Amino acid sequence: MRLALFLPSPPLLRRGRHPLCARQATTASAAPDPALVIVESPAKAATIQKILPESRYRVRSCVGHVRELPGSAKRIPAKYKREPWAKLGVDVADDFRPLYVLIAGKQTIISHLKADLKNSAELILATDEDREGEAISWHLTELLKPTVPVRRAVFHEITPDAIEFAFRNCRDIDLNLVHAQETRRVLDRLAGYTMSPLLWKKIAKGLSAGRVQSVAMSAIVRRELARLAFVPARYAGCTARFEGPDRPVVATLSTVDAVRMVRGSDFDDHTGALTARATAKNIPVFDRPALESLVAALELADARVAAVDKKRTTRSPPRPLITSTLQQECGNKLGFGAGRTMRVAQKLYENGHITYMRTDNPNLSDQAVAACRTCVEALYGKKAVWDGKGPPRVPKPKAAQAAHEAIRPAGSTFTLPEDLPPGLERDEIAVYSLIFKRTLASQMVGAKLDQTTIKIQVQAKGDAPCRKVEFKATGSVVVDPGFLRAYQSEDVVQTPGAFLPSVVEGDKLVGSNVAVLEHETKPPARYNDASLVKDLEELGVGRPSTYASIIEKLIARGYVFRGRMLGENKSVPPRALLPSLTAFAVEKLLSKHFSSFVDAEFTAKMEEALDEIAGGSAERTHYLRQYYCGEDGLAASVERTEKEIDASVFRQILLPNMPPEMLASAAKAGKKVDKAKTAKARASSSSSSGSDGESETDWSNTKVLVSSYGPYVEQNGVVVASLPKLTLADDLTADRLETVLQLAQDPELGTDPKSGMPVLLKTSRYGPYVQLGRENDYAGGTKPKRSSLFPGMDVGTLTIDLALKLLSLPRLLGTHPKSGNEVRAAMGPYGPYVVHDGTYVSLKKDVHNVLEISFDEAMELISASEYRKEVRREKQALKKAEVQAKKKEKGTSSPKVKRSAKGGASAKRKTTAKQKSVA
DNA sequence: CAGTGAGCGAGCTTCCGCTTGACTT
Repeated sequence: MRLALFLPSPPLLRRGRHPLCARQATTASAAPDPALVIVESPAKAATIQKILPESRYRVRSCVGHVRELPGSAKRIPAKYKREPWAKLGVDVADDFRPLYVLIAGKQTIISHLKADLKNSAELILATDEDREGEAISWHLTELLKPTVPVRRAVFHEITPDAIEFAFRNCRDIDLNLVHAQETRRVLDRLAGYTMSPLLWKKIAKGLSAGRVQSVAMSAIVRRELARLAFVPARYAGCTARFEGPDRPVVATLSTVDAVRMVRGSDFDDHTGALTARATAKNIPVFDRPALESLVAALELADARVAAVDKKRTTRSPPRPLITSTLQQECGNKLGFGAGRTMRVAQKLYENGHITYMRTDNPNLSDQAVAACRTCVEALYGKKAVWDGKGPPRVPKPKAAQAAHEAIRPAGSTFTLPEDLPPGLERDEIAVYSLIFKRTLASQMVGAKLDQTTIKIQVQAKGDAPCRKVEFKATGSVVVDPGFLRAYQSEDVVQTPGAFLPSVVEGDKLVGSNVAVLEHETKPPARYNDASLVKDLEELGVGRPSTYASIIEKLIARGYVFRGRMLGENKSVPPRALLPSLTAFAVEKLLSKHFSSFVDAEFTAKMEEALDEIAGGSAERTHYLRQYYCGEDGLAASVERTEKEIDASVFRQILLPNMPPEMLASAAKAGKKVDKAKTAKARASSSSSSGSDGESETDWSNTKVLVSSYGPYVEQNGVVVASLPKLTLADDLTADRLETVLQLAQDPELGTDPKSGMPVLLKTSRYGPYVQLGRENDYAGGTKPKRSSLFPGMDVGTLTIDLALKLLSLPRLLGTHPKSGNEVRAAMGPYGPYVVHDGTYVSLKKDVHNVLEISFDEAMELISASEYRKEVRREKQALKKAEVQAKKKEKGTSSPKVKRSAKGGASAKRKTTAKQKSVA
């Protein structure tokens, strides 16, 4: 079996001055078995194979990890099923020995690699140079059981030189590094699989906790708590317009009698009062009328320029992108979620447009720096290139393992965004352009700006409450845009502040048009994908490959909602991340009894311990034992807590915006209730809630709790109403709860004139819905007709007319003139749609109304969609035929072996199978 | 991918990190 004999010369060999190829040329006649090189990513394998002649190096990929701890009961091998530790997948008693199983679906990959190894002269493991990569190499040797020499090679750049260097400097697998990875893996398993069952018992089934996800969940919950505790402060400010010699300027009132005006940061977030520091400085707080009377007493027509200050500032160029910053930039500039960013980047990577997109190393390779400087020079001139010594290298982040370089355009010359080959999607071009510009910017000179501040003094009239005030106007002029030319939009380069009037100290100005404005301090913003990833990265929690999936996991577990999921509710931005009530309950339990789960410090300390294990100065069993075993270990703590804590206490939701009597009675639970006080509190709350007083709820006997089936309201221990899963913290005010309770008591909206049956408004865990008639209005077995309210519809303002329209869904619009089949409009899980014969067309918000859409409009949408479908089908058929024709051509004209990993491997497998059968 | 609106109960759920796939709007 000497396949190599028939291989055509790879292009590099023909060009070949490179040593890798030279050696190949001299030994070609001997044609020894090639080496099997295994990397993690198929795309990377294909790129490397283009450099290495297949006759000497067969480059294959293992597609990530290959073995895992069994995730669920059905993944445990029968042999171990009855072991007490089988579900954990770690035998704690036997030095935390992990039970590894093949990852589901990786069987074919492994068998292909085994077949390739059979006629390979050696095995070169070239997985990433980090903990996980080292572990993958070790698992591969365990699975493949090679009998040929095994070498470990690492390269950080895919160039002939870098690969040759790596192959000349091979080493053995670093077992200490593998131990560090295994420790990380086992710890995460012990943490997650010990804590989650406690949550099932105490809060709700199916919940989860983990070293990473619980930190992320807690951050989102704590941000919401900070918002609920936030007390806004109000203060007034003012602007005036001054006529300069060449142009006017709008300036802001900055000082009153030399004391500066108050700012938002002078107020305490929790009390809304001035901070002690601001109070000490005697900073005045004006309300609107006070400030209005003050400015009325100013001699605005007689203003004077008190100072003109110019300051030169330099803005440094940004760092090249890494996974976290790419996700932030695409989030902030393009509005993408972390998942969408990564899907687009993956495509760009697979098609060879960018380097690897999962990295924590902000440094560029030498090849990249050279390419980048050439490109900057060509586009912006030599002066724009970074003028320091060498490239602006940046220290890698604390937790970084730096197996890859920064994310940048691929290759030794950068492709301009406008020179990308046709056929890329709009998202891909947008993300590529962003990466291209940011990479260029990172190698350019800083931007120089002149910031000018004009101070304008105005005297007060004799009877005024002050003597004199100062107004201030600031503007920036870009002196040298530097990197801004590559990485900022035009409007930033041309700052409007450039247009300050040309005045000097002492000039007289005439002011007018005073505007007094009211300001209100804003609570901290909710997280979105970008800001959460930013914080997680700074905390060193999670890895580039997991940032996007952490958010998805929190959503899948019901801990977090996206603002978008709430529908038309305008008060919440669509990209905001909001905690569910369950998240509040879990956060309370974890932070009270297992603070290491919500504390990012834990991961930081773990990383230190892992570094020691990797360095050989610490031992893995010892570390795991002190984490899990003993009196203070996790196992005993969880067991103890399970016995000690009362589930109903932790399932109850208590937030600062809820009725005060509810909070008070919870605080007193277990103690004697002071009846007089409770009564007083009740009286005060009903007057403050502004309700008519007829339907007073005894909040001291009312509780909001969460369960496996969603949140609900309980009174005197009896369930009186269920709340939608999408209930937010904001929904738990007295007024909102009152509406829910009233609805549960009296759900009748009106009567359906057609059937005479009552129309009921009810709530389930899926949210509010309307129902036609009661169960006993229908003959045995038939369920009442039901329809969900649309997301964001307000229960309080729902009318009988709208309810009837909702009940008309799914609505029959007519029959298709060609097929004779029905055309219907309805609301589905993904929004409103029209459908005919399995062709679904989503309706656009604000354009179509599913309750009103006509047959003609629906037909237009459906016909267009069916036409597009047809065109696509034809295109695909054409493509398929083309590919098949090419294959045929190749097969007959030359004995070329396909270079892709899949094709090569399957060809190989066939031959080995034949050999086996002969033997 | 195109609505759900409980209540038998046994068995299951769950972690983090590495990689892509096969489908569309």
